Amino acid sequence: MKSEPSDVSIDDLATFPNQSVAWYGVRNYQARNFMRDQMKIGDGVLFYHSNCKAPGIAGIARVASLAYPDATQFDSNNKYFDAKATQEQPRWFNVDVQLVRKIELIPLNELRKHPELQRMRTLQPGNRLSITPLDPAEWEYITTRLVSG
DNA sequence: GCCAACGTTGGC
DNA sequence: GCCAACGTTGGC
Repeated sequence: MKSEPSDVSIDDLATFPNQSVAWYGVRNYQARNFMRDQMKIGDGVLFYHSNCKAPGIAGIARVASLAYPDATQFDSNNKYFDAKATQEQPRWFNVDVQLVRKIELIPLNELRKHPELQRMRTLQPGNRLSITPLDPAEWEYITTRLVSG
């Protein structure tokens, strides 16, 4: 799951109550569907820093809630406000994501060096989805072989 | 800041 | 349903 560190960084997450954050602001249907239809409490999450000087995996997290309506879609003062969403028929959903532990950053260019990870959705050329599913083998490889610190 | 790639919008 | 125009993403 990608987050811009200027918005919510791994260090920000560590300071939040329960070290947990509502993953608000997703406005892409595919990414929304992953949260709404596939995520279960306890699922592992790689917390990825995007659109920044040092893009890469910054920490391990977990899904801490099932998907529920994203509150920002109803708030006309919020940049994620969606006039077409109603309380009765919300358009956008988010899960809560809770920090497990910060890790030494695994840079994007490091991830690209591993043939085992070649098929990762988020590493595909042109991929812009902020949330992508991870193969269990990829999760295993990253968390056991690449994580240090 | 640039720009390629992608998603969404809306006229027709 | 097509597709051009536009907006966004995100690495570099």
